[in-house]
Amino acid sequence: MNVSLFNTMSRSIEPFEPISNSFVRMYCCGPTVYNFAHIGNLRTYIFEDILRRTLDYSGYEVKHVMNITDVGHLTGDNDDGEDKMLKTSQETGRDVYEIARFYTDAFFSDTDELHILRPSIACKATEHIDVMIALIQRLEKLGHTYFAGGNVYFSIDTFSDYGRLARLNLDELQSGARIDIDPNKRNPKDFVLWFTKSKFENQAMLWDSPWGVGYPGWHIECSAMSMHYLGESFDIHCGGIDHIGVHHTNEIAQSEAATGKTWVNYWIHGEFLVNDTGKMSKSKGEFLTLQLLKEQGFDPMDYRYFCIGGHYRSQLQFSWEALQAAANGRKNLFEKIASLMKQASYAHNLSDQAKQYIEQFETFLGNDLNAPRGLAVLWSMLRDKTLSDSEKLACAFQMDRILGFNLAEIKPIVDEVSIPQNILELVSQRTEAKRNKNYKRADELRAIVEEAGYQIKDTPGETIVSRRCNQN
RNA sequence: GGUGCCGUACCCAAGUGGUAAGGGACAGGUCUGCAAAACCUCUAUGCACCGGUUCGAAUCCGGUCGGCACCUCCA
Repeated sequence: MNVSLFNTMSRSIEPFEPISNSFVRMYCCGPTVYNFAHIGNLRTYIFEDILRRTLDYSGYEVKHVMNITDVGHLTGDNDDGEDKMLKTSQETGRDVYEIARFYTDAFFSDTDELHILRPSIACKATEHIDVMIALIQRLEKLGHTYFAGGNVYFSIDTFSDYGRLARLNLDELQSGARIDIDPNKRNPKDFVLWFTKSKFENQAMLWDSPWGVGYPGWHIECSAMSMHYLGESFDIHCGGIDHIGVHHTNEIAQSEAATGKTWVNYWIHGEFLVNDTGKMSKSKGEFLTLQLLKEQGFDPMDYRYFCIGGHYRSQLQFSWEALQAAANGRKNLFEKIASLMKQASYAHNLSDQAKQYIEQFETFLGNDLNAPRGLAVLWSMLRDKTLSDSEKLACAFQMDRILGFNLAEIKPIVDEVSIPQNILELVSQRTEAKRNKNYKRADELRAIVEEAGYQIKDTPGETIVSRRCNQN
C-alpha cells in the first residue's frame, strides 16, 4: 500500500518515503499537562493515530515519540505572563509534579478509551532538561543566541530560512499587534531558549544551567527530545494547525540552526474541532472533555467515529446533534458486526470482490488519510449482497486495523445478564400473554418494560430484551 | 492591520475539470397480532451569490456576502 501525505512545508500531497526503507520515525506534539485534554485536543490525537495505524498497516515499523509538557510555560516572553502549571498548583494547593502526573494519567486514560495507540516513547520535558541545555549550548557556540534581561534568546536573524514552514513574510508581519513586545528582543520574532528571570516567587520548577537557575523556553523541548530519540533528521512531525506559525516555525529554526541539516521531512497538521462559538479553547474556561461526553451517555467510540467522519485537514463542526448522529451510526455499525459474528466464521480467503473493497479502502487511506471515504467503503462493503457474511467480517476486521474501533472485541450477544430479574419476569409474562393471544395485556406489559428503560424485540425464535439507551 | 482556510440536502460530511461518496434524521415498503429490530427503497438537475474561462465547472479565474483560524500559551 502506497501512502501520500499533505506536507505543510510544500503545501501539497507528496508520496511518503521514509529516510530508512521500512522504518518510520515520527514525532507528535503531546499535551501540556496542567488540565484535562478537551475533545478538540483529542481530535488531533485521533488523526495522528490514523496516521500511525496507516503506516503500521502499510508494513512500516514506526517509532512514535510524543512529549509530555510538564514544565509550566508562561503566556508570553515578557515577565508578566502566568505559568499555567503553577497557577493550577496555587489554585488546588497541590504540588506541580503531582498535578503533572495526575493530568498525564488522565490524558492516557482518555486516549486508551479512544483506542489511540500509545506512542513508543512518551517523554517528559522535566526529565530531559540536560538534553535541552546541551542543545542551547550548541546554538550558543554557533552564534545563534544572545543573553539579555536575564534570558537566553534565539536570534532569528541568524537563521536565513526562518518562517519557511508558515511562509511568513517577515517584513509585513505585525508582531505585537495583539501582545506587547518584549523590549529585550533584538527582533520581535526572537524567542526565549532559557529563562533565568521569573517574577514568580515559589517557582517550583527550576534547574541549574550555564546561564543561571531557571527553566527552558517553550519550544526547545520538542527539538531536544525529538532529536534525542529520533536523530537529527527524521521523517514525520505532526501536531495541531495552530503550531505552524510559532511553535513549529521556532522548532525548525533552532533545530536546523544547530545541525545545519533538514530536521523533518514531512510536516502534518490537523485542523481544529470547532463549534458555534469557534474553536474550543482551554483559556476560554469551559470546554468539553471525553468524560463529559461519557456522562451524557456517549461511548468513546462515538467520538472516534465522529472524528473519522471528517477529513483531518478540514475543520469539524461539533454539535450534540452531530455527535448523536455519529453515535447512531457507530451503534448501527457495531450491531451489524455483532450480528455477522453471531452467524459467520472468519473467512481467510477473500473473493475478488472483497479484495476490491480492501483496495479501495487502502487507496483512500493512502491518499492523505481519507478516513471518511474509508468509512464509506466499509459501509458499502457491509451492504454488498454479493459478499458472504464471513467475508464481510474479514474485510471489516482488516479495515479496522486502521479505523481502530476494535470491532473484533464486540460482544456478539447483548448483555442479557445485566437485565434485572423483575424485567425478565415481566417479559416472560408478556410472552405468556402473547401465546394466549391476549395482545392487550402483552402491549401493557411491553409498555411497562419500555418505561423501565428496556426494549423488547420479538424475533421468530425468541423475545430479546435489551437496554434502551443511546449507549452500547 | 497582515496571512490562510472554508461556505455541498434537515444535520455531520466526502468530492479540486467529466456530470453530486457515506453516515444520521425523515418518509415509504417487506416482515409482524401490533410494535421494535433487520432488510429494501427514497431524499440536492444542483454545490453561498454574481460574472467569466471551457465541449463540459461544486471543482479553474475575478468579484460580492458570510463563517472560521493563525499572527499571544492553546490540538
